[in-house]
Amino acid sequence: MTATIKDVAREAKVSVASVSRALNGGGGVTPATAQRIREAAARLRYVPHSAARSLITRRTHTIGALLPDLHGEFFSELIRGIDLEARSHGLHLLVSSSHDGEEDAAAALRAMQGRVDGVVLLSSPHVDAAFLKANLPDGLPIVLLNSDVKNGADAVLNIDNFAGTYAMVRHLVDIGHQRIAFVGGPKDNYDARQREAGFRAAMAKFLPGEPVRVLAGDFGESSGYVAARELLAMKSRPQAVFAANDTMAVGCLQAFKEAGLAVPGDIAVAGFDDIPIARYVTPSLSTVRVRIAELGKNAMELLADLMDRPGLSAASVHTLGCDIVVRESCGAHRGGATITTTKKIRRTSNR
Amino acid sequence: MTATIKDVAREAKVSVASVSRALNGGGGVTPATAQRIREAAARLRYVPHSAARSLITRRTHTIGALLPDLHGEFFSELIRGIDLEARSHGLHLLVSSSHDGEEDAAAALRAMQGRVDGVVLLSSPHVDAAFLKANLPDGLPIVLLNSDVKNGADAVLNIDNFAGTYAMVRHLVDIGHQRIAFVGGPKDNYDARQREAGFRAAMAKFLPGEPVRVLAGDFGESSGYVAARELLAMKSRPQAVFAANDTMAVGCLQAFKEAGLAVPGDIAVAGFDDIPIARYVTPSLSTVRVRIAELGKNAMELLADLMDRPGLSAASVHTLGCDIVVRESCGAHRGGATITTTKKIRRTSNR
DNA sequence: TTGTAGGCGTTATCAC
DNA sequence: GTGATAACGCCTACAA
Repeated sequence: MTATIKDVAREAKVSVASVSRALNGGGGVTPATAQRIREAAARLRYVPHSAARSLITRRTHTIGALLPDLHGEFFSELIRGIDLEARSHGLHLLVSSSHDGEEDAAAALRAMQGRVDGVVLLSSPHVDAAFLKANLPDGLPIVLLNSDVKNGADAVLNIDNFAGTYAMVRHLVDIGHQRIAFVGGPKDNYDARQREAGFRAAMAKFLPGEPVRVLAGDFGESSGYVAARELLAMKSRPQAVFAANDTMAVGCLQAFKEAGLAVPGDIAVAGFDDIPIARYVTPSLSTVRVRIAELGKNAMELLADLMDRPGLSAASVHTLGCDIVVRESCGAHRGGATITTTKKIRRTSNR
Repeated sequence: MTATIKDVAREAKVSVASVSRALNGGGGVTPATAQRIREAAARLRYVPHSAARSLITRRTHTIGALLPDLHGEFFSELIRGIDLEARSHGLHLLVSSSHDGEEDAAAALRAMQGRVDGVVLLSSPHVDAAFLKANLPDGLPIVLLNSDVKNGADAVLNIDNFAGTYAMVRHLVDIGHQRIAFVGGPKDNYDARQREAGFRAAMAKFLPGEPVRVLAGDFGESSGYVAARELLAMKSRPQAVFAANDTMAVGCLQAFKEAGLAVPGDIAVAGFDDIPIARYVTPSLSTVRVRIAELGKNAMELLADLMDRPGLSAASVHTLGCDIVVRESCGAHRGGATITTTKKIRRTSNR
């Protein structure tokens, strides 16, 4: 049987109140008795029963992470960033991942009710203001990741997709490309929309006269392949293709290889995300890197902040900059990888 | 304020005892009153306070996953497998990842004390029988993953590294290779040792006269590169290299490419793990695939089983088979990827 | 400084 | 079938 506070009290010949005070550091105990109590606790390997404690303190010292059905690097790096930061705050991490439909995510969010002091939520298309209002217990601190929810109530932290795409277009223009095509992502995907918006803005800025070529894609490798085939069929073939994610860029590379086109000699290719494969394809892929672990860390910092000041309005929007990673696939490359950061974290609070 | 069981009792005009009975399905309540109670609960959006409940039931309905400092696919797929299965058992998942030293992992394990009903622990070199005995609360069900702990007390689930390597060697022999070299992993790594053992066993079995060439590696890409350089310097160059993981195999490919050797024409290369990159390198890499999500799922099933029967001896050893994935890097390949499963899950109980 | 006692929200054990 | 009521382990006024 594991020891309770009563056992420690008996062992140290004091009351349970003193044990509680001594162990929780509140003061009001003689150094000598505090010492005796700590020794007794150690001897008995006493660990406070967390359920009993949180029944009265109303705190679980646990935060929840709710994620859609993700695979690979993004998932692991995000959890890693959140977990590390949570631990440094003395918080545990309850993970609920692989949520697909809206009902599924809603159930998971409700199931966290009472088990967590705060939530980090990575958005899926169906997560909107109404969804949150319906399924989030009032007053539970939450940080929304990668979301376009603007309910004027919650803290939102986003990847700076816009600035990342914008900077990559600028790079392509700098090294001499003009006819630049863009392969977009799913219409209901927030990242995809932001990236396309960044592309259009950059084109308008740097190449005002140039027609804007945007092809459809769905973030899958084969959709990149298909888009590249379409490009090949154009009368005036683009000098560069910028895919809204690396996976599609890899599909483009494949299509160009099959068509006998040299990359970057005949056509340049760029991606977004810097997935591990980007380094290994031939030619290595220039891309926009997202520092995912840092995203998780920042989200957790934000959440810890919210948890510290209950009642304060959480409404705020934060943005995490990206890095431009220059490799071989765009030309003008001289060995290794050149990395440029678009900007530091940017904060747009609306308090 | 959120509603408690008392509020529901008042609303339904019954006692709290009846509310508890009605909502927990135990019976002993008239269908009519049960219905009335459920309606009252729904009206008040009543959610039982989990801390209060687990204070008396001694169950948290949460399991913990303790993982070393991992990156990438392995981490995410494992969590995914565990989470999905846990959810289907109505269990929450508390994740504690990125543990480095022994003290770090020990602290994390102790911190889970009282917050979880069971633990899935992915082994690191320092996790042994003594470590578990010192940091694991007695009686807490645990499943050890990827571990050579044989304390005759705990359930252990391992990847069948031995059979995987063995089968790959058989494949290499089948397609005509004889002088096969092996690049090993870190000496203190369980997987690495098992894989090397499988290699030696297979060589002894299939090519009894052949000298066994084993080179040192550390699972890093550059160690594969270095090993490949050593191979190139040998008087009688091997016909095939089998690296203990894909990362090193990629390093080998790089070295051979630089040396102007054709793969698989001049030399065959095989890896282990089937990391995503394996498909994308040129030539695509033949390897041994580990179904990681399935590993997580099986671990969780095992754990749920243990949690259901308290007191029963948990001691058992389970093994999950691997798949041989034949791509281009070994020769004798005809498009696509051929996949062969070494075996189904194998169970060696010592009850 | 220290001890006593009430209560957090739930389930379980009794009576009725 | 239903309702009091005693735990569960802890924290925290309030008394001493």
